[in-house]
Amino acid sequence: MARPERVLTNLPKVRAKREAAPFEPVCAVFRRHLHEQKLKFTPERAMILDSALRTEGLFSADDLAATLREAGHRASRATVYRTLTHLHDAGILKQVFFDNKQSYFEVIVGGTSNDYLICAETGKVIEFSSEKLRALRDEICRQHGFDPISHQMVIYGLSPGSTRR
Amino acid sequence: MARPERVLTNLPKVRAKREAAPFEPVCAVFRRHLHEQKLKFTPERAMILDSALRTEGLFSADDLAATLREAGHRASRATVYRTLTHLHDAGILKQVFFDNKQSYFEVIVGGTSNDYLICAETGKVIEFSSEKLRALRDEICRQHGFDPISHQMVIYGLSPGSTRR
DNA sequence: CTGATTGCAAACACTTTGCAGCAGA
DNA sequence: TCTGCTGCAAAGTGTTTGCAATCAG
Repeated sequence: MARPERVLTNLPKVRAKREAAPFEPVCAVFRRHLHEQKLKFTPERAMILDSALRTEGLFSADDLAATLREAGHRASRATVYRTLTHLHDAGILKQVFFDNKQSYFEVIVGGTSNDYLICAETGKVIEFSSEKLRALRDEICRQHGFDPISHQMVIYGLSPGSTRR
Repeated sequence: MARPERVLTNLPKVRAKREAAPFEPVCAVFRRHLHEQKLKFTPERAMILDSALRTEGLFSADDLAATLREAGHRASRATVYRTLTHLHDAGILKQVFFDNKQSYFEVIVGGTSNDYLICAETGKVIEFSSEKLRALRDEICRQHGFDPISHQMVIYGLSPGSTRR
C-alpha cells in the first residue's frame, strides 16, 4: 500500500494548466459577498484574489504569500489566511485536503472544479474533470436526501511512468 | 458556500455502524507485512491493530490512543502514530483527510472502503459505499493510464434535516 | 546478541488568534 | 467617525523525531 502523504511534499510544485480566470467579474462577486457580510474590500484582499486567479491549479496559502512577496507586494500570512477563508465563503475557491501538512486551494471556474489523480510513487498530480463523476455525485446525494455543495475526489495510484508497476 | 472545515470538529464522534472485522486473519496479514519489512511484531502493535479493528467507522490517532488508555493499556502517542503508518503500508487501513486539523483512519474490509457525505451545517458524517463510484474510478484511471490503489471521495452538502435548505 | 521498538519530551509546520495602530465606507 | 482590517508575534495543535533503555527474533 502506498503512503500518499509521504510523496506529496512536492505537490504544490506540480500544477495542471488552466486558463487564467478573468479578474473583474470574479472581483465583483467577491465585493458583493463582502458587502453582504459587512466586510471591507481592501487592497490586500484585491491583491490576494488577483494572485489566486493567476495561479494555475492548486496552491497553498504559503505559495500565495510567496508569490505576492516575489511580486514586491506585502501581505502578512495572517491576512492571506483570513482572505482565503472569505474567498472560500464566497464560493470563489475550493479547499482541498490531501495530506495532514497543509490544505490547498483551487479557483472554481464556471461552477465546477477539478478532481485529482496522484501518483503514489512520484507524487505527480493530474487534474481531471468528469461530468460523469458529478452526475454520480448528484445521484448519490439524491439517494441520501442530501443537497450537494461541493466534493473532493482524490485517486491514489501508479502513473504510466512509475517503476513499481 | 459552506465552510466544511469549521463544522467538522465533531466528526470523530459520529460514526456509522460496521461489523467488527475479525482479528486473526488481519493480524496474519500484518505479521507477514512486518516480516517482509524486517520489522517486529510487538504487544503494542497487536493492541493497536485490535483496537482499530474494533472501532466502527472512522477514527483518529488520538481516538485510538484514548481507547487504549481507557482499556487500561498503555501505548504512547508516538507508538500509535508509528503503528498506524505500518498498518496503512500493509493495506489494512485507509487514511482520510477531511480537514487541516488531523487525519482519520478506517479499516479496509474485503478490499473496499467507504466514502463520505458530510453535512455542511451539522458536521454529521454518513458513510456510503458505491460500486458505481469504484467502476467510474477505474474507468478514469484507465483513461489516464493509471493503476488505481485507493481513493477518497468526500461530498459536502446539506443533510435532509438541516435548517439552511 | 543485534537491531528494531518504546516512551518521553522536544521539535516541527501549518494555522489561528490577541492586540495596537490603521483605514475603508 | 465607526467598524473592520492589518501586521506582528505568540499561542495552538496534530504529528514527527532524537535518544537512551528495552525487547523481539
